[in-house]
Amino acid sequence: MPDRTLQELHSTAPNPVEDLLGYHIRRASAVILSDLNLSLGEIGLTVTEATVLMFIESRDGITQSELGRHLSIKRANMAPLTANLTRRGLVDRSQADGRSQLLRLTTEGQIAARETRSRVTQHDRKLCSTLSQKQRQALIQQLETIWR
Amino acid sequence: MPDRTLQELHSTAPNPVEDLLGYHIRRASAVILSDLNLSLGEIGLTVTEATVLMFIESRDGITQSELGRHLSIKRANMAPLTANLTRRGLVDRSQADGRSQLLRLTTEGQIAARETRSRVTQHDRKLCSTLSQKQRQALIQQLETIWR
DNA sequence: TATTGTTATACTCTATAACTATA
DNA sequence: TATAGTTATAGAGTATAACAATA
Repeated sequence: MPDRTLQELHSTAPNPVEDLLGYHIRRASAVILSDLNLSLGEIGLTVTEATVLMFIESRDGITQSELGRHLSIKRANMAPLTANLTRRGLVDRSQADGRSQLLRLTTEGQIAARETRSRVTQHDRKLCSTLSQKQRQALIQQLETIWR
Repeated sequence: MPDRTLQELHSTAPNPVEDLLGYHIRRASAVILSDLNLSLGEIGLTVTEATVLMFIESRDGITQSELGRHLSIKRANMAPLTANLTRRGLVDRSQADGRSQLLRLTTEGQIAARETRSRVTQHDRKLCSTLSQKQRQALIQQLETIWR
């Protein structure tokens, strides 16, 4: 029998976090965020801004708070986000009623959104390159049950 | 045939990020981080601090920079982290040579590390509750290929 | 020369509280 | 009363640059 410590007999992990699913999700998320921010940084966007842009693209006229609810971004953090995109000429805001803001992409915003989608899908394709379509779907479904 | 827009014919997703693996990993990571920070906050630790504590526990006398390399935490960010844990009496630092710091848990740190491990493993068990052991291993392996 | 540790600093994302205005 | 939006502020995590001391 090989020379092993008691701890090693109880765990196959070379370190105390290797066996934790949460740890690997966190690490994967960090790498993904970093990589994608590198690509999106070339067009002056963060991942968060890109997600917002893509969402508005597909839901023209969505309100700010509704968008925030979909992405779990709080009102207080949503405000400067859209204000910034508006200031940069990518998003157009108009009143729905006295409270709500309708969000739409400007022409420039539409161009940015297309480029964004291209970069994001390319990045995600690389991410899934080692997975079969079936594996990918299963993986997404498992992750979705975690956060939803 | 049901009334569907062109976009819906091309994508089964109700929103433009639903189909992205990276999106779901990010969302899952955020929820995990938030939940675990809630539990660890009760004993005055963040997830990052807890990870560091657990790592030192299993690698008594590891150097600060080595620890940083394992967790991908930069030197510049490692310094205040360990300084803080030392100040709070959980970690003990001693010179290895003129440069390196050997990190060890104090008695108080060992107690905290045990409690930390208990809370972290409990959290992770809940996370994996819907998965079989085989699914869990496969999931971890897939995530590991992404970040490593 | 490369490595270790430290400090200063900036940026992103997130969280809460307080406020105005509107439904 | 509940909702929408805003502002201010704080905290956690990460990134770079610059520096001193040591291998």
